Amino acid sequence: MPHHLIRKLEQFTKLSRDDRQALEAAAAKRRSFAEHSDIIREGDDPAYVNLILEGWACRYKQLDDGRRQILSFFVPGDLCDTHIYILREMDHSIAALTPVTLAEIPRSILERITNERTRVTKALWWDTLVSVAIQREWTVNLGQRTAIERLGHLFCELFLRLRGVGLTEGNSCMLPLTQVELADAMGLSNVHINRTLQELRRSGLVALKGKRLTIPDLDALQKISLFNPNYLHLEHDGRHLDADEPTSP
Amino acid sequence: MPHHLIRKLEQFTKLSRDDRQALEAAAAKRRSFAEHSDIIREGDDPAYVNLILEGWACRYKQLDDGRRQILSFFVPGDLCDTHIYILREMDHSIAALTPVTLAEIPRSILERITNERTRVTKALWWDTLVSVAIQREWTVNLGQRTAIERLGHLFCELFLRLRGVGLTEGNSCMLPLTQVELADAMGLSNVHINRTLQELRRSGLVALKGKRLTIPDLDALQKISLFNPNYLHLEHDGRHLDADEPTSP
DNA sequence: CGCATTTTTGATCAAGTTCAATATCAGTGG
DNA sequence: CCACTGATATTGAACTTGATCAAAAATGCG
Repeated sequence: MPHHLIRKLEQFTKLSRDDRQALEAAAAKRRSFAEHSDIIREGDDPAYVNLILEGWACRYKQLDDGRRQILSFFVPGDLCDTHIYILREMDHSIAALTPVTLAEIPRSILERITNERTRVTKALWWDTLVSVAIQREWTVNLGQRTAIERLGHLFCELFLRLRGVGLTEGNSCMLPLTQVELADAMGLSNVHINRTLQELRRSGLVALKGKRLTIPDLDALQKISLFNPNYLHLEHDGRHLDADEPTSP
Repeated sequence: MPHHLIRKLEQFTKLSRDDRQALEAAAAKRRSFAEHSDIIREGDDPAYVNLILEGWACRYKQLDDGRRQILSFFVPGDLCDTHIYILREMDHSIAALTPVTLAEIPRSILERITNERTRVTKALWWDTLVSVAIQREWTVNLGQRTAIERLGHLFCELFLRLRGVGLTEGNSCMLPLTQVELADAMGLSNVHINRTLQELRRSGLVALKGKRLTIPDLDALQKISLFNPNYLHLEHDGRHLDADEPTSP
């Protein structure tokens, strides 16, 4: 059932049947959350590693005076911080943006995997490093890019990430975000997001209706957003090898 | 010689003599960089994990049209991505802001440590998680805070991080950054950084001259910056235990 | 259909940018 | 010790991007 995660990890390296089964087993304990509910809150003790199976979630931080920054979006296949349980308490919150099903992976199982499965461990490391790279790219986004570039960049990123887990159809994908949520993620006002979206639509770079995003010309959108996909680290040799053959140590 | 790193890690958990010696040994291979030179560039193959021993460095990303975002500052004791060698190529650059001495830790040694030294491994994980939390906080900073809050927040963070490695004197510390560098880090123009600094000085919240930052009233600065130190995860029990006693498994 | 949420529009305002000039400072060589 | 140089910091004025406020229109859903 955690096939999105498996599919994502196999962009980095092929996994063996055993590897995949270990991941399946790790994701046995399921939990569901309603739209807009908090999955974990700032200050809570992080007991499990959450793996999003279905739905979208976000990491966010709320300032004392109410301002809110969305720090990242989670889509199916995303792990919320592989080693979070080392920390005493959460420094941010995670909320469901749509109805969410996730797996709570206990620390013990994750530690067993890291002890026994080199290939999975390395793939999880890759996934962690990519998440951090995404966080850095958001910093660039907020620090340097204009509203249009920002939004275009986000759309490119989400589209490629969803494609990596098999959740795109041709040049379109789901985008179950309100303009307020986009605003909180991009550090802009919802009014300005609205106007920026109109501009993107008018120029034919994106179509967006009914929670579905279509990008007619991804190259064009990448260009105007100064989007360089290198931070997603999708170029790897290992993914073409067959992990069931006894080739690797 | 990597005493800053050791001191930092011991905020999280006490290390044994052996642990410390292993870290000393890992940092054997030294290298120096001139002010303003690149330590590693976007596109390079990351062969080593760099540990800053002396001087300040920064991670940055340059857009095609020249805009530059500084993504993080490195101070003595900071590791530049503990597992970076898993990636094929760097998605950002690292540059020396002052003359820098660093240790190039080879992958093999780091892997040995993670296999043999549970306590160090956990402490390194803690350090990694804190770095990521800092990156998230920068995202909040750029997305939500005003110029004054941003700058105040950065000063609070740097001061606490430097105090954690023993590089503060009373309520002051070095701050070898130009206003252009501050601007590139905060997503503001250098002109506005200049004016914001003046405002911070005028209100007596910081003194800044000759590369030295003084914060007369840290609480006050924290308050106006909406600074909550929880993301640095400094509250831990383990740091009071004696790691040379055979207490932990 | 009716209500709540989300999107859209218009008008005004403010934070921060840009450009360009001037002042200051830290080294450097004489 | 001083003059010279390049880098850094400071100032002023005009300008722009995006924020804010408030209202209206559209959408979605029970």
